[in-house]
Formats: sequence, C-alpha cells, structure tokens
Amino acid sequence: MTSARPLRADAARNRRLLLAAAADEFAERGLAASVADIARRAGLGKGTLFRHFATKDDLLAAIVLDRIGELNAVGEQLLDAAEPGAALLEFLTIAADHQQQRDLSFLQEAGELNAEVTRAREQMFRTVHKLVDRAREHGDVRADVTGADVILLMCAPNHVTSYVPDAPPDLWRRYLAIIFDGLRPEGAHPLPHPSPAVP
Amino acid sequence: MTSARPLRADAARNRRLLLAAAADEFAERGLAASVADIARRAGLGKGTLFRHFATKDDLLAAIVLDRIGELNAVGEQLLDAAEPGAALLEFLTIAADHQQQRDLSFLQEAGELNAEVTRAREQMFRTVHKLVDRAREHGDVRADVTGADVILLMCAPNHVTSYVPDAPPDLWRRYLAIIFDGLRPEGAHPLPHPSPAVP
Amino acid sequence: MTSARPLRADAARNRRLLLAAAADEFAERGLAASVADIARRAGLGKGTLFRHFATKDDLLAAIVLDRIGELNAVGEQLLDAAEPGAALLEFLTIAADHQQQRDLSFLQEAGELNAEVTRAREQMFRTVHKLVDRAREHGDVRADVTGADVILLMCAPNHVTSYVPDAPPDLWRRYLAIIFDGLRPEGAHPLPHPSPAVP
Amino acid sequence: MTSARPLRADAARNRRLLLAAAADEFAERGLAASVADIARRAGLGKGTLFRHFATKDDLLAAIVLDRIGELNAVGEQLLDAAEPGAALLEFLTIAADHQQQRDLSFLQEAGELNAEVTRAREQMFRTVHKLVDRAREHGDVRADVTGADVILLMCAPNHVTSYVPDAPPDLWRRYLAIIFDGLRPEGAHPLPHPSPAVP
DNA sequence: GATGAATGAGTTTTCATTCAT
DNA sequence: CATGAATGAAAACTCATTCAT
Repeated sequence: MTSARPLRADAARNRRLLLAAAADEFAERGLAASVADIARRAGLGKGTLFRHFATKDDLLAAIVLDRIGELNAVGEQLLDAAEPGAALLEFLTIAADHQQQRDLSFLQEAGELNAEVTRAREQMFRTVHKLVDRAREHGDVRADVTGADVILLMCAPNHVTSYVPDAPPDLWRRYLAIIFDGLRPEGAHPLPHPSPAVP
Repeated sequence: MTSARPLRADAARNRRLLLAAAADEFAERGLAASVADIARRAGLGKGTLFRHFATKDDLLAAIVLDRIGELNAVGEQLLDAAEPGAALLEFLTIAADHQQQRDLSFLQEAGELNAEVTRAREQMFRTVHKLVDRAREHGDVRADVTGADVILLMCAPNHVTSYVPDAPPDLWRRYLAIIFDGLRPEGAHPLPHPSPAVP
Repeated sequence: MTSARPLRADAARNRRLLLAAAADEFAERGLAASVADIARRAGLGKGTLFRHFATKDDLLAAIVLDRIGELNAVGEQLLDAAEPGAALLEFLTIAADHQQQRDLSFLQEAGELNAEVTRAREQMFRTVHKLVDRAREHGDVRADVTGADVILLMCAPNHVTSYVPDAPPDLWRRYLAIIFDGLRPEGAHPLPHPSPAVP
Repeated sequence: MTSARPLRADAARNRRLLLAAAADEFAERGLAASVADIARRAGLGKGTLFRHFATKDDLLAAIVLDRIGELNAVGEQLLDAAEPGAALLEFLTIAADHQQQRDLSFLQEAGELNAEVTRAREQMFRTVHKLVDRAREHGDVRADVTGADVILLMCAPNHVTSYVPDAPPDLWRRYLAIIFDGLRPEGAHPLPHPSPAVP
C-alpha cells in the first residue's frame, strides 16, 4: 500500500535522510520551512526530494504518517496492560514524549493531508477510544469523559509549553499531570457541554 | 499613545473593517494569510491597508493589542470579586469566549511584535498572576499551581477544539471545565516538574 | 500662455512653496523623491500639490522652465557685452553656478517634459548659439567649435563634480576652466568628428 | 573570489544574457529599469535572474565590476607605452569607447555597491593616477592637472553626447578631443580651484 | 537516478493620482 | 478650495515545482 516494490538500498537511505531533515527543519521553522533548505540539510538535491515526495505536502504527510503509526503501535500494546488508568496515562506520556523529542507542533498546522493519513489517524483514534473506554470502565477516569475528549486533549501539554521560550524539555509533564488530574473521577464537576462526536 | 488625533469617521470605519477582516483571515489561514486577501475581504484596496498599518506585522500587533487590552480589563475588574476561585474561572471563561468569537489561535503564532505589545502582554500576565494568587490563597486552586501555569493553559480550551471540524461554538467550555478541574485542590496528584518562571 | 488669470495671493504663495520644496527634495533624492514628501516639505496637502501641478512631471517641468528662463535671460543680456569670449565664459560660469546653488543634476534625469519646456529650451539654445558665434568670430574660441558643442558641454562641470562626495561648492570652476581651455584657439588640435546638428 | 566552481554551460550562457540585457536596460532607463523587464529582455524568467544575482544591486555590481576590470587591464598595459601622453589619450579613448558600446552613464548613478566593487574601483583609479603622473612628468599634460581630475572628466565625453537624441556613435570623440585639449600644457590658463583629493 | 538551474505565480510594500470630506 | 484617505498598478523578492543535463 505504501510502496509497490521495496526501494533500492540507497534510495531508502535518501528517503530516511529526507524525512529526518524535513522533521528537523519543520520543527525549527514550522511549515514555512522551504524545500530547498530541507534538501540541503539532507545533503541532497531538490530534485531528489521531489522524486521521493511529489509535493511538499506529501513529505509532510509521510512524516505525519510515521508518527501516527508509531503512536498507534504504542496504544495497541497498552490495550493489554493490567491497569487501564495507568495504561492511558502512559499512552499520553509516550505520545507527548514523542512529540517533544522532535518539536512536532507543526504537525498541528497541517490540515487535511491525504486519504492514507486520514485512515491512519482514524485507526489511531480508535485505539485511543479503546484505551479510554477501558480506563473509564475501570473507574480510572471520570464517567463523563470520552475517547474524543482525550484525543483532543492529547496534544495540549506540548502545545502549551511551546509558548515558553527555551522550555525545559520535560515541562510538558507538568501540564499532562494537571490535565490528567482533570480527567480523574475525584473532585470532578459536571461538564457543561457534551463531547463532540467526530474524531 | 494609540493615536494623536481622532480618525476621520470613514477612516475609523475602514480601520475597523480591516482589523475585523484581518482577524477573520488570520483565523482561517493563520499568519500565512496575505494582506491582499485581507484587504479584499475588507472590501478595500491594498493601499488602504498599508496606510492604516504600515506593515503586516503592525496589523497583527494592532489585533493582538486589542485582545490583550480587553482581556486585561476583564481581569482587573475580577480582582475585586468576592470569590477568588469563581473569579478566576470567570476570567478564563471570558478569555476563551473572546477567543472563540474570533478564532485567535494565530495570536500564539505571533512571536515578538513590538514593545507596546510586549508591555501590554506583561501587564495582562501580572493580572493573571494576581488572580491565581488570590484563588490559591483562598484554597480554590491547588497549592502547587502558579500564575504561569494558568497563563499557559489559558488558550488550551480553544486550541483543543480547533481540531474539531465544525465544532459547536461552546465546545471549549467542556475542555475549560476539565482543565479547571485539574487545577482544583481536590484529588490533586503531585506535579512532576516545577512551574516555569518566564511568562 | 503660462496662466489665463493671475493666481490669488495665497495660491501664488502655495505655488512658490511647492516649487521650492520640490527643488529641494529633488536635489536631495533625485527624481525618486515622492510627491508626498514634497507636499509635506511645503507644509501642504498632496491634493493641493496636484491642484497646482496635475502631474509629478508637470511639477518638474515648472522647475525646469524656471531655470531655463533665468539662464536665457542671463544669456541675452550678455549678448551685448563688450568682450564676446569673456561673455561666453561668464555665461557658462553663471549657468554652472545656478546649477550648483541648488543641486540640479536631477534636471538632467528629466527627458522630454512638454512642449513649453521644449520651446523655452530651444530659445535658450538659440541664445547660446549667438554667444558662441560672437566669440568665435572674435577669435576667442576655436574656429571649429559650435554652439551645439557648448550646449552639450555646458553641464559637464557640475556633472563631473557630482561624483565627488562632499565636493567643495566651487569645485566645478576647476572643470569649467579646463573645458574652456579646450575651447580656446591656442593649442587646439583638429577635432575628429563633426559637430552634431540638433540642440 | 568570483566563483567557487565553474557554471554549467547553459547557466553561464544565461548569466551572460542577463548581464547584457541588464546593461541594455539600464542604459535605456537608468537604474529605474525593472528586474522583470531585464529578465524578459534576456528571454528568461525573473527567478533565473534572482538565482544568478540575489539582488538588483548585485546585478548592477556585477556589471560595474566587469567594466572596471576591463578598463583597469587596459590602463595597466598602457603604463608601459613609449609615449605617456598618447598612452593617456588612448586610455581615455578606449574607456569612452567601452562606455559607448553600451551607454554606461548609469554606472555613475550607482553609489556604494559592495566592497569588491570599491576595491576594484580604487585599483583602477590608482592606474589612472599613474598614467596621468607619467604624462605630466613627460610634459604631455599641464602641470596643474591631477589623476583625480582625469578620473572625474573621464566619463564626460559619453555623458555629454547622451543628450543628443540619435547621436552618431563616434560623437564622443569630438568632446574627448576638446577636453583633452583642455588638459594639454599649451595655452593653459591657471585653474581657479585646487584638485579634489578623493577619488 | 541525481542534480540544481529555470520558472512564474504570489508576497509584501511603495507611490502617483483620484476623490470624498 | 484644501486636505489626506483610498486606490491599484508596479516593484523587488521568494519558493514550490518542473526539467535539461
């Protein structure tokens, strides 16, 4: 689905170089990063970049797809964990940590990319729903919280710390903790609006 | 400070049109929105925009300054409120509501704009610090939460709902409630990272 | 010809203010000077400027016309002078001095302006031709030199010094002297090209 | 210094096309010529011009550098000529002829461009000083004339003919002859102002 | 296959000129 | 009449994408 035949060894290497360079460049300059800079950072020509990714958006989609895939894999593993609440917290922790390792706030800037990304995203969302359902059933999160809520709140810790210049690399943990406390059943106040359906 | 002499009636109207169009356009396309599109949306010529705001950044700064000013005014009034916890929640509610009326997530994209904006921002931040201090001393928010935390979390409800395609206009209230529950003393778990100093 | 009825007193004052401001501004910034700056320097509105001069070029033409008129007047007076050679040298000296008092190199930047300017210019040229003819007949300039030659060389002293940053105000006299020595009969070498017909 | 590695064959051709088109366009319209017109005249896209010359000023600097380099080379060769006066005249003749082939009066409009141009210009000026010194010592030019004078007068023949609408291509020779006669010792009148130090 | 030169639509900004106040 | 706000056609420059080498 992603590729018909496997790439030649050097082509695969170039693809990796490009993805890494693009992630770095996007992290530093947001989506405004130029393909020329990305190619230069990868040590390759612009033409090569376009051979691998027909479009700047395709390149972005490839990165997003990677991240989503990794995240979904983590989530699926955690579905079998013994303590559902701890599993959900760990999922969110790993998600935020992944984001933090390479500042991926730019991922949010990206709107609709393509069908493949949409499919992967929905798959990952389903996994989150399952994690949340288990945690709720186990009484680890409040009864009125849904998978959709967690999906929406998932990126908030990283987003929030992105406003701190030179933020310490683990600052997001503080805000994940606060938000997760807000998801717990203890001391929960009724929510003023129903959960959205969509994600 | 803002203007030497009052604008002519029609010029004032155009200034308002431009600010509104710019806020809308920035909301839809982020800071990448073009001044040409903003002018077209305002039903005015590009030159008129330039006459009012010498620079795209000046236009952005004017919007940001407006919002920050409104918000600070609200905050200062609430400093005298009887119940500090309720006052803080109301401040956050009004802040988010203001943001919601025109999606202002783009405000965050703006880095350093100019000295006036910086000053206004710091003023507003000081007000938030005071609101939080009062609420904390009154036992309405957890002891380990600071003004900086609230400043950072302040925009999260709107940001979070911006991922929902056709979000109902009050959806942010749900996430503000969850986050505010996370700030309450009841059921608080210790935070894994100290609060940042900066904002 | 220049105007049907005489200007009202204040209108005439504004016209003078504008011409003076324009001459100064053109002198400092060349033809790139903006009408807005000229109007501001005159202490008047842009609209007033355009009421007096329908076009930036018209404004320039008015200045040029002034200068040419003054110069022609000087030339005509000198036609009656006793020593034709000295008269020609004085004409060139006065011409260069006029140019120097307000740096008028910008006058050269101006191409064809309008019929009135062209007519005045031709009138002035005729005067120069007469001055040169008299000097030649009197043996004060070489036999192979024409009025056209002098017209062309007339601006060279000022032009040449314009390359010297912070040139002393009388430097042009040095180059006028050199060029005028080149026009004298003594030590003249035959000229390799016939004089042009046109100016 | 000029280039790290040699340009690809077609790129080198385009660079030449751009330089030629720019020189023509500048000659016709002065520095106000637009890069779009230059590119169009070269039969290339605007982007191509930008790729070769990052800035309009860079393009101008490249032209100026070319001309100055050629001129200096000519001058240095003539330093060894047997007759210093004839050598100086030939230098001025070649300089004017170069200028004439492409009207380069716009070169003078260019102020400070960059360090490289400044250096080349100073080098060329030193060469002129040497040519003039030799000619003066040999009695071929008047005793009170300096290298600076010749540098300033060097462009006058071309400048002067630029006022003649369809000037014959060799008309400048006439004015170079007149000016050079002014530089000769025979019939020289004392100069009314000392030579400038600068160029 | 890889490279980087070429392209031109699009961006911000400037400014002569028009016209409502 | 005077004013300065509005206008839009350029201008310089950027950059995703194509294509010759």
